[in-house]
Amino acid sequence: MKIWCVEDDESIRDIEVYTLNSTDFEATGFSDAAAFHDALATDKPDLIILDIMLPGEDGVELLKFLKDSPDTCRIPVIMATAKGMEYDKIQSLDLGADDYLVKPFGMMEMVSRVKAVLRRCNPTEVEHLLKAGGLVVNLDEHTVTVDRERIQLTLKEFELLRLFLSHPGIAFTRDQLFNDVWGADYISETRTVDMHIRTLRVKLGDYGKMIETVRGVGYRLEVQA
Amino acid sequence: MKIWCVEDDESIRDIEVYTLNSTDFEATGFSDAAAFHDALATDKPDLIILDIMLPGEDGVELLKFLKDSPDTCRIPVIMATAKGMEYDKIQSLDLGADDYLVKPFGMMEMVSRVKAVLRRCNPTEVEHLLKAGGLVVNLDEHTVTVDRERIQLTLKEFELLRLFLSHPGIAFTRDQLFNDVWGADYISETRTVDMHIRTLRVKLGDYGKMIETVRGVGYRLEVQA
DNA sequence: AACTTTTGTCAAATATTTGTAAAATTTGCA
DNA sequence: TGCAAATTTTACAAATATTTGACAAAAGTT
Repeated sequence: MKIWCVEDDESIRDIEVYTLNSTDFEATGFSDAAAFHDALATDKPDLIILDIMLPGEDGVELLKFLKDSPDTCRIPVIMATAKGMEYDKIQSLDLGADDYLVKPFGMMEMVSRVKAVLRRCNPTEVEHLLKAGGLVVNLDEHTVTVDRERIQLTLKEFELLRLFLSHPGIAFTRDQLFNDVWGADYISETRTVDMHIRTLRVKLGDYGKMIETVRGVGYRLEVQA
Repeated sequence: MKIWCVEDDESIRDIEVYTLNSTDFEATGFSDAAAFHDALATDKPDLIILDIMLPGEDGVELLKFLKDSPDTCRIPVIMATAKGMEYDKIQSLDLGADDYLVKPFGMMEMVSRVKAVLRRCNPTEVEHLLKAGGLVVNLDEHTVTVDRERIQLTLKEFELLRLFLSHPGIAFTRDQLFNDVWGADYISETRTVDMHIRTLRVKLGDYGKMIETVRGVGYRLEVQA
């Protein structure tokens, strides 16, 4: 896990990087926004610890920049602030910072928060899995297993199942299903969606029953059996 | 959004509840773990603010309890701690608390953190629920529960109930009902609407009595205080 | 009380929606 | 290009929901 620390105070920066490196992270320090921007052009970290007070470009500016770009807006950011800055603290939280540290903070606390934020923001980073009972969809491998048994799904079937599993319990209209999976407007009066639901149900065996039909509406994945 | 505050200090608890309620949340305060457990038996909040130091059962215990049960482990928890408790603070973070507040904390900060955690934990949309007593209509799931028991409604019944629940106490003429649910003018002298009202009443069991007939006009959902 | 109007109830008739199978078409790939 | 798999379409069967009209029951009127 790559962590970048943007902090102008060299001694703080060094101890942050040192601590993180000795805790199985790959930490890199940056003394100002410019150096940080340079690095960002060629690489992306998994988390950023950002001092709110920086020479040149302000930390809040930088946060805004990160959250505005679709490339970087998903990278979690922990803001480091000086004491007695409640207003700025709130401002940065509302700008999309994921947590913050009030200086002076202990290294134990920093590591805890880094871990907590990573856990929170990348719950699937470990493995991109969607589960429901004995049903497991592995998004990385693009595979599906039913009770540890690998089954073969076609693309549409896979995408349908993914959609259902990432919104368990939610009822989708055929329209929505078509929009999400096919990416087009559902106009035709054909049984296309129903057809794929059917093949999916068959391939899922007993778990096929989890896909309930909501008469007059569409389909829903019923969780909890 | 329901928020439950578990805090033994009455003045702190009151101001928390007051602030949250005046910020469009539905906050409820609990002075100890026992009262909280009682409430949890019949309802579930969307977020919990939990004091780490409680009389009787400890806040950390309570957090552990919440995170151990599949029913409650997804409810985000913000821990409130006294100053100078770094060790416990870290412990609670690692137990799965989603954030924490160090006393004394400002109400502005509390609201900011509550919002931030809710944003983080409910990235999708808020659940769209319509409620009246033990009657719950979940628009996303397209489901209806009566005293936590799922019941099966047909489309027309569902739409009728939705219409009533979103305008509690309002009397609708058959004309209006037909317009809203069927999307057409009600001309015929048939018993169509009455028929659906009947089946709905039957399926709702005791709650069926909530649908009152307004003689000469139509129907109304009577809500109890 | 007798009458009128409105609402409740029921089962049959009708209409709609979904499941299924097979055929037609498209797509990806060797 | 030609084949095989995937996808879409068509047609029909099955399941389910909705409507209807006749009549009973209840509520209001005179």
